[in-house]
Amino acid sequence: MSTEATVFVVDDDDAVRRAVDLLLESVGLHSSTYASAEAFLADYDPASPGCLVLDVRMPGTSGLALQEILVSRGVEIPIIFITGHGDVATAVRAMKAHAFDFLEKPFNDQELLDRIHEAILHDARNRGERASSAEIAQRMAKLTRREGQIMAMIVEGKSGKVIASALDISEKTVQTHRARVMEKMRASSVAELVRMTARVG
Amino acid sequence: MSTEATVFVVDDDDAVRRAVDLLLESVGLHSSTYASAEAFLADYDPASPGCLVLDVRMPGTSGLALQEILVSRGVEIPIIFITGHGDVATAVRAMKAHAFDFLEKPFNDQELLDRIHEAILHDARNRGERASSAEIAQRMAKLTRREGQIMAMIVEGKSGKVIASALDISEKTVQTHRARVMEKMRASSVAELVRMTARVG
DNA sequence: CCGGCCCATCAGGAAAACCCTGAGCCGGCT
DNA sequence: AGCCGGCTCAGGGTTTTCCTGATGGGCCGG
Repeated sequence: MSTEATVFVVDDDDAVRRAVDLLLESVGLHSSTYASAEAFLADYDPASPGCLVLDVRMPGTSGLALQEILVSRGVEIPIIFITGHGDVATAVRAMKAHAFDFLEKPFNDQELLDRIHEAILHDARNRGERASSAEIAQRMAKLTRREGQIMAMIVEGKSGKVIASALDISEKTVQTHRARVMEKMRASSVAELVRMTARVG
Repeated sequence: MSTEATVFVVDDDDAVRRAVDLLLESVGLHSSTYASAEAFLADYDPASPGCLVLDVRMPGTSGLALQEILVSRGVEIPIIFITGHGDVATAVRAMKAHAFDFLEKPFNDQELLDRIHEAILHDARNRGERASSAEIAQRMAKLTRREGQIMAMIVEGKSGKVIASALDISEKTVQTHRARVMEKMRASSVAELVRMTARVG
């Protein structure tokens, strides 16, 4: 890991925050606690790896609302909900919105820890994938218009000749662009290029 | 659609079965009802498109257990759970096992219908994807060992020359196999071949 | 045992695609 | 004007692919 994982705990109940915090410390997990969704949002950097332990019902912004905000911002940190008086509809809604888990208080300490560890692992993998996707997207962004067009046609399987006539330019020109594309994308073969574009869309 | 979608309803409660059945008929949806998981399993053909409306608690095999059975068999029919006395833990468990939805009785008729329509659509898409994947897998299965090896190396971006030296055979032979691979896979370009293998793994 | 079939192997020659180098043109920016 | 980035193109050599044809070995049914 480049950075240590952090378990963010958001709950308006002091006692719960402290209990979870202690639990996390006892197994050597790094944690940050917040008494409200607002406090969390003000402090949270989506770049930091880890997971979020979140109370469903809170004054102000609710846990569910916070989840929505994070989802809408494209933040994919795994969320483990904890709730005192959970109802089925809420749990289902949270899970459909890609919550990582949804636990009722009082929860078993070990179970929570297990889920947290799973969530952290899941986040690490996900971050890895997104990092490489982002790098590919960055390379793509550096392509000129023409290069982008031609790359698209290359990954469609069209050959230089076909591309040339389609764009009504010389085959030589296509080859020049093609070479630039391969260089900028750092692809050593068409196959690699196809896989790259598949990963980003 | 090649075949009409069927809504399978599994509930031990006669009244519920009848009510849902009527509801489905009222909007012209094809349905099959069962009083138990066993009865459903005995009759169900995974090839038939549609979705499953399933009661959680039933004598004999429970809804959750049926879900497990289906998942373990690789059956991906969307499951909409309905339950009278649902608890959060059960709902979460069902959702984590990829239930399509989880509704509590008494449910709103329109809501159930909406979910059913979504589920049917989801199933149709999923079936489409799996059908094409299956066809690709079938073509792959018809490749000889050598052809399979060479295809793998082609999609890795290796050229004929590299493959030849790696397998310690003539480049000409590689080209022969390569041509056979493209023909058997019905791929007109390496790019297409790469995408095919990406879809199946 | 033999003929047929599939698989893997290879060759020669033609065609297509690719790589490297060099270079002209144009529009925008300084 | 001068410079730079993007688009265009050519020559020439190398590499790869395509098409046709062919050999030998294993396997199976007649």
